[in-house]
Amino acid sequence: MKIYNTLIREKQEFVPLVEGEVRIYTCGPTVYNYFHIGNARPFITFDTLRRYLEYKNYKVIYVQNFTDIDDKMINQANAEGITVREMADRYIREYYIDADNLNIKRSTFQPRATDCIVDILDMINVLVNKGYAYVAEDGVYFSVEKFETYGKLSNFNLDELEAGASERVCINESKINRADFALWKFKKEGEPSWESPWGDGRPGWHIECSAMSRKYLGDTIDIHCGGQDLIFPHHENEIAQSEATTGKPFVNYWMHNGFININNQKMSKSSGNFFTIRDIVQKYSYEVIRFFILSSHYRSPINFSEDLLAASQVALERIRNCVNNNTFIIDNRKKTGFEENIIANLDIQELKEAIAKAKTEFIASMDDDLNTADAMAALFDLVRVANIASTKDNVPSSILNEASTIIIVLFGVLGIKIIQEETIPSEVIALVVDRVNAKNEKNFALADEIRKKIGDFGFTVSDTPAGPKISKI
RNA sequence: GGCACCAUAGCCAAGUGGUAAGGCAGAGGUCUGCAAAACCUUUAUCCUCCAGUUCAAAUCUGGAUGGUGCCUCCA
Repeated sequence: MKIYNTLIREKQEFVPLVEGEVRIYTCGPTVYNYFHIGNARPFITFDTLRRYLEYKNYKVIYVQNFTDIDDKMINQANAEGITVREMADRYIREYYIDADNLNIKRSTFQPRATDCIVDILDMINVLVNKGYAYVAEDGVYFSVEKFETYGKLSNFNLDELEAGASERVCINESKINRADFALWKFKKEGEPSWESPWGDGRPGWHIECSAMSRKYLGDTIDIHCGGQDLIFPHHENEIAQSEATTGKPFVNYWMHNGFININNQKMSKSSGNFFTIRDIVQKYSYEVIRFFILSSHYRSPINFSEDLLAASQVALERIRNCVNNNTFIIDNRKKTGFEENIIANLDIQELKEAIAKAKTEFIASMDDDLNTADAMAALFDLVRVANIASTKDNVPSSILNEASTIIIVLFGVLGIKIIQEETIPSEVIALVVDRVNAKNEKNFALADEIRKKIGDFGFTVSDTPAGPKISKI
């Protein structure tokens, strides 16, 4: 499999540290709100990476953290008159509701920053002892000048950063270099704090991820994921802290997803132009959201709009119709005792070839830097052939079933559920029987009236050569 | 100012040297009591523009134009 590695800015053959195992760390949410569609992109993208690696029989150790202490959280908790911990608990619960519904697998480990204070302090201690960190007025800082390769991920050098920063206000005069960042922030009035050798306080944002990654995955990991906006300073700083601490490479492959835009502008909590998952599912299902995200390459920007969501919904229905239709035909054949013509023929051959091709192309696309859009196209090709085959009596049920299975399994690798649980109420079944009778009596006005009633239950009935087919709206 | 990225049909989108996938929308048709679904046909002589390299470029090189992001919390 090839992965685009931000560190070298090109695609690279993926070779894990330990054969058959993959260690992945991905930066999780700061839990002070419901998460929005922009936050959902990395969760979904890298969950798909994980599922694909597992599909390829790798053992994946996946860590996604919760940032449960920072300025925004403190401010909001104070405003609401609750503790930071209470607010974090609440939005972690809410996170899981959305994440579970989006079919994002639970991480192998999902640590909270405030539960790893000991590990964070250990790391800071090493950095101070090694001379990479120093104590200033308001906290302990990492000295970027001490870390020679600072800037290797983002392609910034310290002089350029100085030039950029010159237009901005220099907030803290006690720092040696403007780019120095806080490892530990000393306590201010009204803030939660923990004891440390340098004074009570709380961890800086960057050190959390370094410490949690190291705690659960070791000094060097295979893949570190996140949004492109985290490249600098967050990931750059993680590299500096981790490599300064251990003297070993921190991450072999850096993967970064593109943004979701609104009217070609970045969507973000701070700009206020965001849609939460909770907002969107008022109108579109979780599967549609996931389908929408995966229908572009993960590194490309996506422009979000309701029209695109609507298009994704219809496209997903096309897949579901194919599978449901196959199921209907197969069940119907069993009921009616349909005798299958098992003589080999061209239609069977075509479908068999389409199944094999879909699988091969799906894997080839996913192997090419997780090209989910191309992988989905391969499955749409199979859907077309399967739809044709399903109209022919000379294609055995077993092969129709095989087509359905491969579609379900491979969409499952993308984390998209094709089969929807649905129980048809007995009232609906009775109405369908009534409608068949009405139709037999050529009483079409009554038949249409009954169809409307069925619609009131949230179901549709369509007439097929094999009889009425009921499906949920 | 520095560093990155992007530009493909009405819309979305794949394609990194061999002559434009796929989805949505549209048009016509088949099937149907009517629908729905499905199928068939159709929808970019061409990939923002201009040069260049090559037998061959949407794909490589240089330039232009337009757009976005990062350099500050941010997925």
